[in-house]
Amino acid sequence: MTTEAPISLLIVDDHPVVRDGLRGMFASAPGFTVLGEAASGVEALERAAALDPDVILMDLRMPAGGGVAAIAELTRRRARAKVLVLTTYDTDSDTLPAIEAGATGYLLKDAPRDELFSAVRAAAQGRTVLSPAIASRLVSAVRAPRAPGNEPLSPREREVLGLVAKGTSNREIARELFISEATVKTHLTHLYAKLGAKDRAAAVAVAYERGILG
Amino acid sequence: MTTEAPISLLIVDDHPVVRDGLRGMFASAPGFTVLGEAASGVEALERAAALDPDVILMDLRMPAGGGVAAIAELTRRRARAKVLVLTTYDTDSDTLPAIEAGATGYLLKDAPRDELFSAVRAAAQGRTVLSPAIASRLVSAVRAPRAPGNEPLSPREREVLGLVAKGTSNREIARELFISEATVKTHLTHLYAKLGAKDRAAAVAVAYERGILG
DNA sequence: TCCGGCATCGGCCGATCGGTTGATGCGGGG
DNA sequence: CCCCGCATCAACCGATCGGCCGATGCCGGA
Repeated sequence: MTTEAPISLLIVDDHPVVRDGLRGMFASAPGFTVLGEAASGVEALERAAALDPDVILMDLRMPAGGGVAAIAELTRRRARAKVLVLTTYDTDSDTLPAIEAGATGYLLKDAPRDELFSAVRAAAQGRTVLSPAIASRLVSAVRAPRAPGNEPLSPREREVLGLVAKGTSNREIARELFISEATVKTHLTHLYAKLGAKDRAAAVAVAYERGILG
Repeated sequence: MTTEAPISLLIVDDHPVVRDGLRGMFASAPGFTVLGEAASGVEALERAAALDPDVILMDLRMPAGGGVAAIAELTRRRARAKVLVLTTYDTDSDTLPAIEAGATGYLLKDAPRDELFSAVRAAAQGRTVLSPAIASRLVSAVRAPRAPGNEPLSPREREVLGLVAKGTSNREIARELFISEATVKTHLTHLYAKLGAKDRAAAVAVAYERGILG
């Protein structure tokens, strides 16, 4: 447990407040050095190349240059830096893409300081760190080996989805299709899982992306 | 008020039950003759050409051949028949399109018999008949002379919409954008109006249709 | 024959949504 | 200077949603 060379960091977040908070947090803790900051994915790539940090703390969901794309690019470049995703919500739809892209860990911003520190140390060593919520999501994703979204929808599910896209409520869909509201909800639950969507709005979006609708 | 020649009808609905119900209703009432039925928009066009009815009772939302398209085609052909839309819900997103396409009236299926009869008589004379709910919607649509959907979204509204399409909840959007949940709801209400959408799912669908998303 | 997908249904619950009303401040165009 | 669009916020409420449990029946492939 002796103090070795400090772990060098690059902080990537579009919110200055968050960047300052992280910088301060790591500045006051021993064993870390914040090399620099970036406010977007593209900027992160530049800074990473220039500063060569051990660990990159990266937010997803940034206006200019998505975090996932940046991670993928770092992986492609075989960058030495380990990427630790630091996001706000476990509901983030980019969770799986980020990990697929090569993120070493995935933490929620509300994680306690110590957890964050140990996560960074773990990431520096190449070990994977996941928030409990993320972890449980991952296992279920792994348990279903299919690509999380390529599962085909059943005819009935497509029918329900089409009505959803028109703004039809569950009750209306039920009457429209001569089935009960419970059945509509069942179809919805199933197609949420198949599409990897969190709610009806996201389901519609995914459906359009995949060409199922429109 | 003397009984003239009976009003001839064509019934268009994909549900046999509904067709039977309407047929029986008009068969037992004096002054009406049901010439035939159709189960889709395309079939309606054929039958209308062959039977030359005075009034067409048309459901929207049919699997094969949408009702709105059929109405538009009848209008284009300068068909003699008046189209009376008979739909199930006033929330139907096709309300305005149907009227624009040339529908003479728009009734809800739960209208009382007598209201239906007088509506058909009115339609036969070319008079417009609207359900109260539809009527109120129309005035608000007219009050806003712009095309009901071409209103551009403000930058903030697009931002909110983008997050909605990712399945983000209002509360999450609020934190993400550093605003209150109330403000998020305000933006949503506004963009629903601008897009002519009933809820977030429909808003996402419209946005994809218009190329605002995707 | 048994398993799995599909479609159907029920009940319960907390969380979320959408509508309503009303208000403030800012900036630009008439 | 006033009006309007935009962005911000509040409080309330009923309706709706989504998750969770479980259950039945049909059919087709292994």
